[in-house]
Amino acid sequence: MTTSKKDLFSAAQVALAEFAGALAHPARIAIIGFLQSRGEASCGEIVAALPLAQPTVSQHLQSLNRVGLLHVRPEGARVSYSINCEALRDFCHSFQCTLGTGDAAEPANRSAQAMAEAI
Amino acid sequence: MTTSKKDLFSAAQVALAEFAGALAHPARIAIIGFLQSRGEASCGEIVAALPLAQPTVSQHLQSLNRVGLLHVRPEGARVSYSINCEALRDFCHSFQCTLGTGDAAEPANRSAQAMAEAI
DNA sequence: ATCGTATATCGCCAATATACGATTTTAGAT
DNA sequence: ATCTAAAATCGTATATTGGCGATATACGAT
Repeated sequence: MTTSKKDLFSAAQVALAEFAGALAHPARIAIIGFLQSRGEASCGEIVAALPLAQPTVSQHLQSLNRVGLLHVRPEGARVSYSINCEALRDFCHSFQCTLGTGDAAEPANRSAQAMAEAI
Repeated sequence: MTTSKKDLFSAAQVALAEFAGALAHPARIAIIGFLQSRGEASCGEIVAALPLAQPTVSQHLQSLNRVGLLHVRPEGARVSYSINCEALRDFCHSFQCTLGTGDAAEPANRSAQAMAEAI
Protein backbone atom coordinates (compact mmCIF):
# COMPACT_ATOMS: atom_id res chain seq x y z
CA MET A 1 0.00 0.00 0.00
CA THR A 2 1.82 3.05 -1.28
CA THR A 3 -0.50 5.27 0.64
CA SER A 4 -3.09 4.28 3.22
CA LYS A 5 -6.51 4.88 1.69
CA LYS A 6 -8.57 4.43 4.81
CA ASP A 7 -9.28 8.16 4.86
CA LEU A 8 -11.11 7.79 1.56
CA PHE A 9 -13.90 5.82 3.20
CA SER A 10 -16.55 6.82 5.72
CA ALA A 11 -15.98 6.51 9.45
CA ALA A 12 -18.80 3.96 9.59
CA GLN A 13 -17.18 1.84 6.90
CA VAL A 14 -13.84 1.97 8.69
CA ALA A 15 -15.49 1.08 12.01
CA LEU A 16 -17.22 -1.94 10.54
CA ALA A 17 -14.03 -3.08 8.84
CA GLU A 18 -12.10 -2.72 12.09
CA PHE A 19 -14.66 -4.79 13.94
CA ALA A 20 -14.40 -7.52 11.31
CA GLY A 21 -10.63 -7.24 11.51
CA ALA A 22 -10.78 -8.02 15.22
CA LEU A 23 -12.38 -11.37 14.32
CA ALA A 24 -9.99 -12.04 11.44
CA HIS A 25 -7.54 -14.34 13.22
CA PRO A 26 -7.98 -17.96 14.33
CA ALA A 27 -6.40 -17.20 17.70
CA ARG A 28 -8.96 -14.50 18.38
CA ILE A 29 -11.78 -16.80 17.29
CA ALA A 30 -10.36 -19.38 19.68
CA ILE A 31 -10.22 -16.82 22.47
CA ILE A 32 -13.85 -15.88 21.87
CA GLY A 33 -14.84 -19.54 21.91
CA PHE A 34 -12.89 -20.17 25.09
CA LEU A 35 -14.42 -17.19 26.84
CA GLN A 36 -17.84 -18.26 25.64
CA SER A 37 -17.44 -21.76 27.08
CA ARG A 38 -15.89 -20.53 30.32
CA GLY A 39 -17.96 -17.42 30.87
CA GLU A 40 -14.82 -15.57 31.92
CA ALA A 41 -11.08 -16.20 32.08
CA SER A 42 -7.80 -14.49 32.91
CA CYS A 43 -5.06 -13.88 30.39
CA GLY A 44 -3.00 -16.63 31.99
CA GLU A 45 -5.80 -19.16 31.69
CA ILE A 46 -6.16 -18.34 28.01
CA VAL A 47 -2.40 -18.68 27.54
CA ALA A 48 -2.61 -22.14 29.10
CA ALA A 49 -5.38 -23.11 26.68
CA LEU A 50 -3.76 -21.82 23.48
CA PRO A 51 -0.48 -22.64 21.72
CA LEU A 52 0.73 -19.06 22.01
CA ALA A 53 3.04 -17.11 24.31
CA GLN A 54 1.72 -14.74 26.95
CA PRO A 55 2.63 -11.49 25.15
CA THR A 56 0.92 -12.75 22.01
CA VAL A 57 -2.29 -13.60 23.82
CA SER A 58 -2.22 -10.27 25.63
CA GLN A 59 -1.86 -8.57 22.25
CA HIS A 60 -4.84 -10.45 20.81
CA LEU A 61 -6.89 -9.50 23.87
CA GLN A 62 -6.07 -5.86 23.22
CA SER A 63 -7.22 -6.25 19.61
CA LEU A 64 -10.56 -7.63 20.77
CA ASN A 65 -10.90 -5.01 23.49
CA ARG A 66 -10.09 -2.13 21.13
CA VAL A 67 -13.36 -2.75 19.24
CA GLY A 68 -15.42 -3.25 22.38
CA LEU A 69 -15.78 -7.02 22.17
CA LEU A 70 -14.67 -7.66 25.74
CA HIS A 71 -15.66 -6.91 29.29
CA VAL A 72 -12.50 -6.33 31.32
CA ARG A 73 -12.57 -6.70 35.10
CA PRO A 74 -9.27 -6.32 37.02
CA GLU A 75 -9.07 -8.42 40.19
CA GLY A 76 -5.81 -7.31 41.72
CA ALA A 77 -2.92 -8.37 39.52
CA ARG A 78 -5.21 -10.74 37.67
CA VAL A 79 -7.52 -9.47 34.90
CA SER A 80 -10.78 -11.22 34.14
CA TYR A 81 -12.00 -11.14 30.56
CA SER A 82 -15.43 -12.01 29.23
CA ILE A 83 -17.40 -11.51 26.01
CA ASN A 84 -19.47 -8.43 25.38
CA CYS A 85 -22.29 -10.32 23.68
CA GLU A 86 -24.09 -7.07 22.98
CA ALA A 87 -21.27 -5.84 20.75
CA LEU A 88 -21.11 -9.11 18.85
CA ARG A 89 -24.85 -9.18 18.35
CA ASP A 90 -24.92 -5.58 17.17
CA PHE A 91 -22.15 -6.24 14.70
CA CYS A 92 -24.12 -9.08 13.16
CA HIS A 93 -27.26 -7.00 13.19
CA SER A 94 -25.66 -4.22 11.21
CA PHE A 95 -25.13 -6.68 8.38
CA GLN A 96 -28.38 -8.55 8.61
CA CYS A 97 -30.81 -5.65 8.83
CA THR A 98 -29.23 -3.62 6.07
CA LEU A 99 -29.23 -6.68 3.85
CA GLY A 100 -32.91 -7.12 4.48
CA THR A 101 -32.64 -10.68 5.72
CA GLY A 102 -35.01 -9.55 8.40
CA ASP A 103 -34.48 -11.91 11.31
CA ALA A 104 -32.33 -9.69 13.55
CA ALA A 105 -33.59 -7.78 16.58
CA GLU A 106 -33.21 -4.03 17.04
CA PRO A 107 -29.68 -2.77 17.71
CA ALA A 108 -28.99 -1.92 21.33
CA ASN A 109 -26.26 0.70 21.24
CA ARG A 110 -24.62 3.56 19.37
CA SER A 111 -21.77 1.78 17.64
CA ALA A 112 -24.26 -0.56 16.01
CA GLN A 113 -26.07 2.42 14.58
CA ALA A 114 -22.84 3.68 13.06
CA MET A 115 -22.11 0.28 11.63
CA ALA A 116 -25.54 -0.05 10.09
CA GLU A 117 -24.99 3.23 8.29
CA ALA A 118 -21.82 1.87 6.72
CA ILE A 119 -23.64 -0.50 4.42
CA MET B 1 5.44 -13.87 12.97
CA THR B 2 8.42 -16.22 13.18
CA THR B 3 6.29 -19.15 12.09
CA SER B 4 2.73 -19.15 10.84
CA LYS B 5 0.55 -20.65 13.53
CA LYS B 6 -2.62 -21.07 11.52
CA ASP B 7 -2.10 -24.83 11.50
CA LEU B 8 -2.40 -24.84 15.28
CA PHE B 9 -6.08 -23.96 15.08
CA SER B 10 -9.07 -25.93 13.82
CA ALA B 11 -10.24 -25.71 10.22
CA ALA B 12 -13.51 -24.21 11.45
CA GLN B 13 -11.68 -21.52 13.39
CA VAL B 14 -9.54 -20.71 10.37
CA ALA B 15 -12.61 -20.61 8.11
CA LEU B 16 -14.43 -18.21 10.37
CA ALA B 17 -11.36 -15.99 10.66
CA GLU B 18 -10.98 -15.96 6.89
CA PHE B 19 -14.59 -14.97 6.44
CA ALA B 20 -14.14 -12.11 8.92
CA GLY B 21 -10.94 -11.18 7.11
CA ALA B 22 -12.88 -10.76 3.88
CA LEU B 23 -14.94 -8.06 5.62
CA ALA B 24 -11.93 -6.45 7.27
CA HIS B 25 -11.31 -3.62 4.83
CA PRO B 26 -13.30 -0.42 4.25
CA ALA B 27 -13.10 -0.86 0.48
CA ARG B 28 -14.72 -4.28 0.73
CA ILE B 29 -17.41 -2.92 3.05
CA ALA B 30 -18.00 -0.20 0.46
CA ILE B 31 -18.22 -2.80 -2.31
CA ILE B 32 -20.77 -4.79 -0.33
CA GLY B 33 -22.81 -1.65 0.29
CA PHE B 34 -22.65 -0.67 -3.36
CA LEU B 35 -23.72 -4.11 -4.54
CA GLN B 36 -26.48 -4.10 -1.97
CA SER B 37 -27.86 -0.77 -3.21
CA ARG B 38 -27.48 -1.66 -6.87
CA GLY B 39 -28.48 -5.30 -6.72
CA GLU B 40 -25.64 -6.13 -9.08
CA ALA B 41 -22.71 -4.35 -10.71
CA SER B 42 -19.70 -5.00 -12.95
CA CYS B 43 -16.12 -4.53 -11.84
CA GLY B 44 -15.92 -1.37 -13.96
CA GLU B 45 -18.99 0.15 -12.34
CA ILE B 46 -17.50 -0.48 -8.90
CA VAL B 47 -14.21 1.06 -10.00
CA ALA B 48 -16.13 4.17 -11.11
CA ALA B 49 -17.81 4.37 -7.71
CA LEU B 50 -14.70 3.91 -5.55
CA PRO B 51 -11.45 5.90 -5.23
CA LEU B 52 -9.39 2.86 -6.22
CA ALA B 53 -7.70 1.58 -9.38
CA GLN B 54 -9.16 -1.29 -11.39
CA PRO B 55 -6.60 -3.93 -10.34
CA THR B 56 -7.19 -3.04 -6.71
CA VAL B 57 -10.95 -3.39 -7.00
CA SER B 58 -10.56 -6.66 -8.87
CA GLN B 59 -8.34 -7.89 -6.07
CA HIS B 60 -10.90 -6.96 -3.42
CA LEU B 61 -13.59 -8.74 -5.43
CA GLN B 62 -11.44 -11.86 -5.43
CA SER B 63 -11.07 -11.59 -1.65
CA LEU B 64 -14.85 -11.46 -1.24
CA ASN B 65 -15.41 -14.24 -3.75
CA ARG B 66 -12.83 -16.53 -2.13
CA VAL B 67 -15.02 -16.86 0.95
CA GLY B 68 -18.24 -17.27 -1.02
CA LEU B 69 -19.67 -13.81 -0.41
CA LEU B 70 -20.42 -13.09 -4.07
CA HIS B 71 -22.48 -14.39 -6.92
CA VAL B 72 -20.44 -14.10 -10.11
CA ARG B 73 -22.18 -14.05 -13.50
CA PRO B 74 -20.02 -13.53 -16.62
CA GLU B 75 -21.82 -11.74 -19.46
CA GLY B 76 -19.33 -11.82 -22.28
CA ALA B 77 -16.30 -9.71 -21.40
CA ARG B 78 -18.25 -8.09 -18.59
CA VAL B 79 -18.68 -9.79 -15.21
CA SER B 80 -21.71 -9.14 -13.06
CA TYR B 81 -21.26 -9.33 -9.30
CA SER B 82 -23.90 -9.49 -6.63
CA ILE B 83 -24.09 -10.35 -2.93
CA ASN B 84 -24.61 -13.88 -1.70
CA CYS B 85 -26.92 -12.85 1.14
CA GLU B 86 -27.13 -16.43 2.31
CA ALA B 87 -23.41 -16.53 3.07
CA LEU B 88 -23.50 -13.25 4.94
CA ARG B 89 -26.53 -14.33 6.97
CA ASP B 90 -24.94 -17.66 7.82
CA PHE B 91 -21.76 -15.97 8.96
CA CYS B 92 -23.71 -13.78 11.36
CA HIS B 93 -25.75 -16.76 12.49
CA SER B 94 -22.68 -18.75 13.45
CA PHE B 95 -21.84 -16.05 15.95
CA GLN B 96 -25.30 -15.34 17.20
CA CYS B 97 -26.54 -18.86 17.82
CA THR B 98 -23.40 -20.09 19.52
CA LEU B 99 -23.45 -17.04 21.76
CA GLY B 100 -26.98 -17.87 22.76
CA THR B 101 -28.38 -14.49 21.93
CA GLY B 102 -31.22 -16.40 20.45
CA ASP B 103 -32.70 -14.20 17.75
CA ALA B 104 -31.10 -15.83 14.69
CA ALA B 105 -32.86 -18.27 12.36
CA GLU B 106 -31.55 -21.73 11.52
CA PRO B 107 -28.43 -21.88 9.32
CA ALA B 108 -29.11 -22.58 5.66
CA ASN B 109 -25.98 -24.32 4.43
CA ARG B 110 -22.93 -26.37 5.24
CA SER B 111 -20.30 -23.67 5.67
CA ALA B 112 -22.43 -22.13 8.39
CA GLN B 113 -22.41 -25.41 10.23
CA ALA B 114 -18.63 -25.52 10.07
CA MET B 115 -18.43 -21.97 11.32
CA ALA B 116 -20.76 -22.60 14.18
CA GLU B 117 -18.49 -25.40 15.34
CA ALA B 118 -15.57 -23.00 15.49
CA ILE B 119 -16.87 -21.16 18.50
C1' DA C 1 -7.14 -12.12 -37.75
C1' DT C 2 -7.41 -7.53 -35.61
C1' DC C 3 -9.36 -4.13 -32.66
C1' DG C 4 -11.54 -2.36 -28.54
C1' DT C 5 -13.26 -3.05 -24.12
C1' DA C 6 -13.56 -5.48 -19.65
C1' DT C 7 -11.42 -8.14 -16.21
C1' DA C 8 -7.73 -10.77 -14.07
C1' DT C 9 -2.96 -11.57 -12.98
C1' DC C 10 1.98 -10.29 -12.24
C1' DG C 11 5.67 -7.84 -10.04
C1' DC C 12 7.17 -4.82 -6.97
C1' DC C 13 7.16 -1.90 -3.02
C1' DA C 14 4.95 0.22 1.20
C1' DA C 15 2.28 -0.59 5.25
C1' DT C 16 0.36 -3.45 8.60
C1' DA C 17 -0.10 -7.59 11.38
C1' DT C 18 1.81 -11.45 14.01
C1' DA C 19 4.98 -13.65 17.26
C1' DC C 20 7.76 -13.62 21.14
C1' DG C 21 11.99 -12.69 24.31
C1' DA C 22 13.09 -9.21 27.43
C1' DT C 23 11.49 -5.77 30.33
C1' DT C 24 8.28 -3.01 32.84
C1' DT C 25 4.17 -2.26 35.39
C1' DT C 26 0.72 -3.59 38.76
C1' DA C 27 -0.86 -5.48 42.89
C1' DG C 28 -1.14 -8.62 46.73
C1' DA C 29 1.62 -11.00 50.36
C1' DT C 30 5.32 -11.10 53.79
C1' DA D 1 10.87 -2.46 51.43
C1' DT D 2 11.08 -6.93 49.19
C1' DC D 3 9.34 -10.93 46.91
C1' DT D 4 6.24 -13.06 43.80
C1' DA D 5 2.84 -13.59 40.31
C1' DA D 6 0.09 -11.60 36.51
C1' DA D 7 -0.39 -8.79 32.71
C1' DA D 8 1.07 -5.11 29.58
C1' DT D 9 4.53 -2.96 26.80
C1' DC D 10 8.87 -2.64 24.13
C1' DG D 11 11.89 -4.07 20.53
C1' DT D 12 12.58 -6.58 16.70
C1' DA D 13 12.14 -10.29 13.21
C1' DT D 14 9.17 -12.19 9.91
C1' DA D 15 4.74 -12.72 7.34
C1' DT D 16 0.81 -10.96 5.23
C1' DT D 17 -1.91 -7.40 3.11
C1' DG D 18 -2.87 -3.43 0.17
C1' DG D 19 -2.05 -0.54 -3.90
C1' DC D 20 -1.17 0.02 -8.61
C1' DG D 21 1.46 0.15 -13.26
C1' DA D 22 2.24 -3.07 -16.65
C1' DT D 23 0.74 -7.00 -18.79
C1' DA D 24 -2.08 -10.93 -19.92
C1' DT D 25 -6.47 -12.94 -20.85
C1' DA D 26 -11.38 -13.18 -22.48
C1' DC D 27 -14.77 -11.85 -25.55
C1' DG D 28 -17.77 -9.41 -28.82
C1' DA D 29 -17.57 -6.83 -33.03
C1' DT D 30 -15.69 -5.94 -37.54
